[in-house]
Amino acid sequence: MSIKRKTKSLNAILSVFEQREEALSVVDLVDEFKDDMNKTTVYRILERLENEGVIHSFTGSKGLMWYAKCQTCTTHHHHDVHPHFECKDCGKVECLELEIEIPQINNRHIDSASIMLQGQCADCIKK
Amino acid sequence: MSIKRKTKSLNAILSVFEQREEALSVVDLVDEFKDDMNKTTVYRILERLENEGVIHSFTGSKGLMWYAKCQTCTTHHHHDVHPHFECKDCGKVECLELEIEIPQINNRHIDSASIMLQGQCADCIKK
DNA sequence: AAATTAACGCAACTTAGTTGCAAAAATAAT
DNA sequence: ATTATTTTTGCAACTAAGTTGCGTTAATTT
Ligand SMILES: [Mn+2]
Ligand SMILES: [Mn+2]
Ligand SMILES: [Zn+2]
Ligand SMILES: [Zn+2]
Repeated sequence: MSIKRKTKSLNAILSVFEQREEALSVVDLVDEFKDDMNKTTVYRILERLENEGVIHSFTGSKGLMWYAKCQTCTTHHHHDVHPHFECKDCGKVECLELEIEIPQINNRHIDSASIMLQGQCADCIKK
Repeated sequence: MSIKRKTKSLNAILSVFEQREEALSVVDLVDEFKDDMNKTTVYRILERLENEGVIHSFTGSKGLMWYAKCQTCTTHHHHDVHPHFECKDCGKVECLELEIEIPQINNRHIDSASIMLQGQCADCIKK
């Protein structure tokens, strides 16, 4: 299902992604908008935005769903197989616009990879 | 909490890991032993085995917990930061004893990585 | 055999995510 | 501008994974 109408709710969520560079967990988004919209709505808007190639999703280290803005994706053509970074101190999650070469393993046919790097972000190193 | 007693239940779960090379999801284990032990027991035994360095855990692509036998780990000294492989066709998950060099990113301090490769396993390619 | 400790079962709970359906809002048709 | 159609939303109920508290059982010590 694609986006038929750009509603107030959709624009609210969209603007969050446009204003900050980091990824957002669905849990945080549901919480952030808990006074404005139902959690089902949040899930459905994220689904629509992903189908449109506006945002992409991935699974964080604790198994939660995360979303982040896409850079060069279009409808049904996601090409963001980039690694992600998670700060162990502040919990921040970021997309890494960085090519990691996926090794080909004996006898297997590998076509994608989810790579999550963990450590300290720039801000947290200083502290 | 470490292992104080090697019970029947613990040995049953342990032997599963010793008999097959692949990783196992907790969901599958709970199901496999549903007639023999409570799911809480399964979770707790896995926790103990992990603390002992007998098995290690990781999060699969759907956010589920997976466990696999450790190769060279000891109590509180896990060094299995290896990538994992998930077959999109049959669902099999395997540890890859393979070094992937973790890139150092500008300003960040990266100390670990979860890498999940996806594709077709050797068996499923043939079909 | 009695006391202590570790492991287990069970039920109840939490949290993330999903589904069905009716109501509301937006768009299109008349 | 009404009316009809379609899309979006809220709500409540549900599923599934994982956790917690507590009383009971089982293993180990004394
Ligand atoms: Mn990303
Ligand atoms: Mn492994
Ligand atoms: Zn940080
Ligand atoms: Zn396979």
